[in-house]
Amino acid sequence: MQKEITIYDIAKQLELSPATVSRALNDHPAINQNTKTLVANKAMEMGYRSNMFASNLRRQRTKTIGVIVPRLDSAFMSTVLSGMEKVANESSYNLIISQSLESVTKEIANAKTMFDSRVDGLLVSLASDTDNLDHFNTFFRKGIPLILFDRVIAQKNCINIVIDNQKAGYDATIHLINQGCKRILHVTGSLKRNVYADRLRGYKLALLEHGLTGGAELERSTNLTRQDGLDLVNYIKSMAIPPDGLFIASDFCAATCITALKQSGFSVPTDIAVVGFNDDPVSLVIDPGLTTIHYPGQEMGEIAAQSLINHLNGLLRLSTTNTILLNHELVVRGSSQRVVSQSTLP
Amino acid sequence: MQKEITIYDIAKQLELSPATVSRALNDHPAINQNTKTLVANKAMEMGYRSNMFASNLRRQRTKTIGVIVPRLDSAFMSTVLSGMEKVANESSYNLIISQSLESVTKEIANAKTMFDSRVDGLLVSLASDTDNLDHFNTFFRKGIPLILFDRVIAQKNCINIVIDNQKAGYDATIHLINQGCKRILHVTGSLKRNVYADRLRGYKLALLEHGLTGGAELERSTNLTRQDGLDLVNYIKSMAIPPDGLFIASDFCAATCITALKQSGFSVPTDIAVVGFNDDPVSLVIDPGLTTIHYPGQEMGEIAAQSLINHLNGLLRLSTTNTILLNHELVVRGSSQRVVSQSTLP
DNA sequence: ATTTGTAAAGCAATCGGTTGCATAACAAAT
DNA sequence: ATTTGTTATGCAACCGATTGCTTTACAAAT
Repeated sequence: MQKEITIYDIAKQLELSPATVSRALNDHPAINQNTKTLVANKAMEMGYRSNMFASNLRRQRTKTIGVIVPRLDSAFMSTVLSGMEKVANESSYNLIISQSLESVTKEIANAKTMFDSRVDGLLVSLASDTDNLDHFNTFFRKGIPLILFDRVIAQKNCINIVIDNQKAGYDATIHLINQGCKRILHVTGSLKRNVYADRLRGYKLALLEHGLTGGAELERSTNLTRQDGLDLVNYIKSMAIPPDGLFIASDFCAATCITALKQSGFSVPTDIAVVGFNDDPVSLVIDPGLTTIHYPGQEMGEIAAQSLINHLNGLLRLSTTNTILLNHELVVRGSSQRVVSQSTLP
Repeated sequence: MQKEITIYDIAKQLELSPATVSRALNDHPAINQNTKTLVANKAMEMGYRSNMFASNLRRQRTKTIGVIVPRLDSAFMSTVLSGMEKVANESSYNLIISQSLESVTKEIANAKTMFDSRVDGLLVSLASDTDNLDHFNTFFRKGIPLILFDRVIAQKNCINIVIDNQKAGYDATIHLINQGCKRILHVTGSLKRNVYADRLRGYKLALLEHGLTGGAELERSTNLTRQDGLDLVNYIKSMAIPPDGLFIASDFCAATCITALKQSGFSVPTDIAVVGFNDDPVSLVIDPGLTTIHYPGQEMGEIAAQSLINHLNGLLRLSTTNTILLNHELVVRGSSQRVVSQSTLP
C-alpha cells in the first residue's frame, strides 16, 4: 500500500514547479513540448494518477452526470443506460444512477440527492405520476442542464429526447386497420405521461380518419403490469362485442395477454390481432411473434448523454434545440398479421 | 445562480470558527449540543450543502463504489443493480457502473478506470472469458476491497456472493428425472464460468445417481443467445434419438427454444420437458410457463453492496467470511410438468 | 548597450472541509 | 489562591490540483 504519487513528487524529481507539471499534464500551450514529454514519461514511470477530488474542488465541477429513471429493471431502460454508460465512459464522465420506482416522492428525493452530489447535469425519465418540474427548480436556478428523455414534460429550460409517440400510436393503429380490424381496443398507461397520452391521441386520430368507433369502452388506462395483462382478458370476455384488434402500450403486458387469450380459446391474430410497444426481447419469444413499435433505446441513451456532455463542454447550446425526435419503426410479426401468411415470420 | 454557501459563511454568521461548524455538522462529541442545533438550523436556513470534494480530498476516500457487470441489459442484472443502488443510496455511497460486454479486455479497461476514479471498493461479476483476477492486483495491493458476485473465481482476497449452482443444476435435473425424463440434454454457457461449470456438474451428478446416461452428445456449450436457442432445435431434430428433457442454463434461450420446438411439432412438456434458469420475466409469458431456478437478484445486489459498505466502515472483516451463499428455488411451471395436470398452472 | 518582445516556467493563493494540538472558560478540589 | 480537571472552541496546517500574475531567460530590434 505505497503512498500515492502527486504532481509535487513529479515536480521534485524533475526539478520543476508543480504548476508546470500540472500544465504539462493538461497540455497547456505555454509549456514546452519537451517538458511535456518529460513530465508525461515521468508520471507514467512513477504510476501517477490524478486526484479528481483536488481537481474538481479547484475547478468547481464534478464530471458526474445524474440519471433518474422510473425503473432499472426494464429491458428498455437497460439499453438506454447501456448507451449512456458508453458515451459517458468515453468522455470520462461518471454516472450516478437512481430509480424513482414510478413515484414522484422518490423522484423528488432523488433530485435532491443529485443536487447535493453536485452533478454537472441531469438526465431524467419521469415517474408516471410526475406532472411538473418544480423539483428541478434548484437545478434551473443554478444553470445545471437537464435533459428529459422518453417520459418528458415540455418546458423551455430543457431538451426533450423522444420518439413521436403520437405518430407511433397512429402507425400501430393504422396497421391494425389495414389488417381488417374494425373494433380496436387500446390499453394504455397513466395518461399523465406524454408517452401514453400521445399514443392514445395517435390511436384516436387513426380511428377517426377511417371512420371507426372508439369511445370509453375501447380505451383502458392501466399500469401495464403482468396482472393488468391477465385482467384484460377477463374484461374482453365480459364485453358484449369483443374487439378484433388490440393495441397495448407495452410489450410485456401484451405478451402476457396473448398467452392468456390463447388459453381462453381466442386465436391470435385471427380472432384478435395484437400490437405491442417497445420491441422488448419478449416479443420474439412469444408465439406468435409480437408486432410492435421498435425504438432505439441504446441510441436514445447515447444521444441524451452526448447532448448533455456537448452542452457542458460548450459545444452545444441547449436553448437552440428543444426537442430531439428519434425514429421509431413498426415491426410486423405474427401477432397481427392476417393478410399475409404468418408462418414465414418468427 | 447565487454563490455556494460554505462552512465559512455559517461560521461568520454565527461568530464561530469553521472548525466548530465542521465538527457540529459531523456530530462530533466535543461540541455542545446547543451549538450543534444552532449550526444545523443555520445551515438549513442558508441552504448549505457540503462539498464532497473538499471532504473527500481531506479524508482520502471517495464514497464511491465501482460496479462492473457483463451486461447492463439483462433482466437479472437490472434487479441486482437495483438492489445495489438501493443500499448504496441509503448509505450515501455513489455507484459507478460499467459493463464489460463479456470481454476480458474491456473488463481490464474498466478496472483501470475504476482504479483511476479511486473507488473505495469494487463489486464485480466477471466476463465470460475472464480466467484470473490479475487485473485487480492493483486493488489488492492498495487494500481496496473486491467483492465478486454471481460470476466469480474463488480467491483468498475477496468475498464471493453466489448461489449454489451445482445444487441448482442438480435440483433442476432431478426434477426432470422425477417427471420421467430418461434422456436429458443440458445446454450451458462458457465452461470457464463457475456458474455454468457448476450447473453442469450438478446435472452430471444427478444423472449419475439415477443411473442415466449423459455424455458429449447431451452436453452443449453455447453462448445462450436467441440464435443458440433456435439452433438447438435443429440439433435436436438431427439426433438419432431425441431427448425427452431439456435443461437450459438461461431462461431467454429456453423460451426461444420452446417456441421453436412447438413450431417444429414437438409438444412441451409431453415430448420434451424443459427447465430454464434465472426466473426471467419471460418465463411467465411463454406458454407453457417455464419451469426454472429462481434466485434473488435484488437481494444479491443488496447483500453485495451492504457487505462492501460494512467492510469499508470497519463493521465486517472480509477475511473472516469468504463465500456467501444465497438460496435458490426450483419454480415449477407447465414446461416440465408431466406428472400433475398442468392446466392449473400459469 | 539598451529596449522590446516572446516563450517558458514559477509563486502563491485558492477551492472547502478536516483534524491534531493548543487554548480558554469555568467548576471543583487542594 | 493555586492546581487540576473537564468541556467547548479556535488555530493553522493540511489534502492535491489549478491558475492569475510575475519573473526569468534569451533573442531580436533599436
